[in-house]
Amino acid sequence: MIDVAPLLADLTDDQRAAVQHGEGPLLILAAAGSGKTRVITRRVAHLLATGVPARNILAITFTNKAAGEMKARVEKLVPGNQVWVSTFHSLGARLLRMYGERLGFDRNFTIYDTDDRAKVVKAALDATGIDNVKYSPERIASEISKAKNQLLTPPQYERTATDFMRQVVAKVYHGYEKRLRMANAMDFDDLLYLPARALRENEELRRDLDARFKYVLIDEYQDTNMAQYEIAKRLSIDHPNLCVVGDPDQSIYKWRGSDIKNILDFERDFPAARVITLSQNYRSTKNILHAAGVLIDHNKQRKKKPLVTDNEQGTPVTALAFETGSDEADGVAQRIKEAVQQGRFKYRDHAVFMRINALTRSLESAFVKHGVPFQIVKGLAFFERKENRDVLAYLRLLANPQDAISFLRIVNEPSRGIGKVSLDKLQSFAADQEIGLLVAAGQVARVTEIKGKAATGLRDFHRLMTELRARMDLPPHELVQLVLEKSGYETMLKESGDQEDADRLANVGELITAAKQFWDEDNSRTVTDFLEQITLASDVDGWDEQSDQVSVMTLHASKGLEFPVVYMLAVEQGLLPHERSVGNTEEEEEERRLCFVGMTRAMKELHLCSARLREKRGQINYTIPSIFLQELPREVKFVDASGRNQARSAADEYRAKIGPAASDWADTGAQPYFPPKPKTEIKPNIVPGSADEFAPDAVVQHAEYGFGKVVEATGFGALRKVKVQFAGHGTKVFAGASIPLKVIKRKA
DNA sequence: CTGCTCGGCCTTTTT
DNA sequence: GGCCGAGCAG
Repeated sequence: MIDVAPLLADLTDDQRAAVQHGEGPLLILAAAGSGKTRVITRRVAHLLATGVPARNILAITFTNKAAGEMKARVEKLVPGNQVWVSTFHSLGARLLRMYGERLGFDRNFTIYDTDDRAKVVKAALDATGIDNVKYSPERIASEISKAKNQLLTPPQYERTATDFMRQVVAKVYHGYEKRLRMANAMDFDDLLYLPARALRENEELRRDLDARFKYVLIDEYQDTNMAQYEIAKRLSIDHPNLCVVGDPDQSIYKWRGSDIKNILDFERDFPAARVITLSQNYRSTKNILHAAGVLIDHNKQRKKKPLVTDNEQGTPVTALAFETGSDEADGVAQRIKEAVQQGRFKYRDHAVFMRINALTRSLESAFVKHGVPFQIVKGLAFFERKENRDVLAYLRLLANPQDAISFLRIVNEPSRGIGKVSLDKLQSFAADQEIGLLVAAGQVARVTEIKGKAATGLRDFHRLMTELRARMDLPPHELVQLVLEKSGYETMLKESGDQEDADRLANVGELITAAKQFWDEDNSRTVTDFLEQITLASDVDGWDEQSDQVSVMTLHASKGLEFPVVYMLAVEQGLLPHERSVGNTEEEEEERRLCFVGMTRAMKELHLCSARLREKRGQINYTIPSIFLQELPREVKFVDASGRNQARSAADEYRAKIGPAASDWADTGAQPYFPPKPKTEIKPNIVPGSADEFAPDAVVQHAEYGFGKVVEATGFGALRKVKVQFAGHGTKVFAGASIPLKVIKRKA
């Protein structure tokens, strides 16, 4: 028996209570930085120590990286155990591979990513014959995704389809599912949806798994969706030892189907639940925690709760206002370099967060310029390169010959003289015969319309794949090498003489290295395992926290991490909060939580950056400081970092670029920073429907045109007219009592 | 069938 | 500013 004392020694009373809690549901409301990961890890170890068999414990984390870390920590505390620790998606994949055949699926299924999914949707959409479709495949795909997250089958969804769009989606959803099953493929949602439905409909399976996983622990519970909730619940009926950990203030994935109600209603769903609150923060300085606390307090739909820490006061949080986006990048790079040179921090102590990925570009060049080592934390980027996707498609088709998307991707890569026309014919032949495309390619002689080069090419391709399939016993990296040689892909890249192709060849070489590493870690791993790991990898999974580099990532990716020094970029209206959320209270509150998550990652220093001019889609616009900056407490230090003297030239360059093309656009007059206003601000007495609502010079926002400045406002009610100058959209006139404009800033 | 150019589109966040 | 798809020439 293992000694439990060391598992409890350095915990607070609340933490210890959570670790020691025995049977029955448990809700741990853990504030940011309250040591929840530690609590879950210890709890798993404690369960093992008190005699619970490892196979009866299931721990769910939000990323594979977190799963790996937890596994390692538990292993250290209780060596030699075999606890399942994984993400919901990996769990789903694992269950489907184990029980798939029992449920009517082939265990060698391919997991389709968002890109593949859009292609399948497009094919299904085209097949419906609905022309002049006004919905993009992506839009329909996300609607289907929502349906699956709500565990709706195509017929069930169809019954809810009252409006036109839903009717279109319902038709596509049918065909989409058919295509996925034909291709023996799963999309991300299937990995939750199918197990959830199986647990709901197959009582025998449900009972087996409930008994297998007597203790279920779920981290980041505030970001679970309905399918995940269903899985958790169905695994906790006979053995209701469900322990969930989360923080409603850190729910940031509503757009992906997460339902904050899962955590808010936990006590209703499990009336016997014990609730433990961890409110003490051990991560941040008082200044940082207070600023974050004051910000999140602006959310109306929120249970007030204290954020307390015994940590030092620390340096004030700063709001750094730069002149342009590139000044901002430069300034951040410089400041980080300085801190390292002065010996205050290491590079790896720094993180830079941003709302959207596109903002990494200017930062990248600034870091290169200043010689600051950095890594952009975006796990999949490498595997998303065309050449790597191609090679992986070969592997996917080998592992699953039914995979239509992979077939279409590589059948003519390198060129085998097979064009679109021939492929269309092959596809209709395959559909008629109800066979996969690869099998159809082997029977190309039966398709009389395909002849000449195309027919030979298809036959050769089929022969190639048959030959390669016989070598599936090879370790993944050797199989990749063989694919490259036999397919002609390597020759194609080698002989082109193009520098770009030489780079591609090098990337493919790195892919082989990655495959070898994967296999070296565990020789029993297969090609399918390799593919699955790549597809289910999250952005932080590729993060190297050992090397001394600045970490650059999105706010979403930063969840669960911590850094001594944090810079947040572009804290501006339209970016944070993002413009797509403006006007929707729920989404605005999620943006505020996102900002809160970013802020609470910081341990010692927090800097919120903004620029007065920001380039977006090749256009330069004046920005408006984020509403979140105004909501911060007074002790936040507003710093004008525009460095007039040196930044002048960059700003002037920007202005020169704005040029006559945008001369109709005037400075909004918004200041890059300002001291917070006193709460007792006198609201002007405005009659709704009157012209005063949009007084000239007010800064307003429109859902489509973005920010603008009111030029003229006259009339009342239905006769009201408001003329607005928009950045990049010229002047527009709005009329009537109800005008789709949001006032961002009234005339000073 | 291939490869090129042009134009329209987009762009939140991710498993 | 970048990507994808359509359209056209070879």
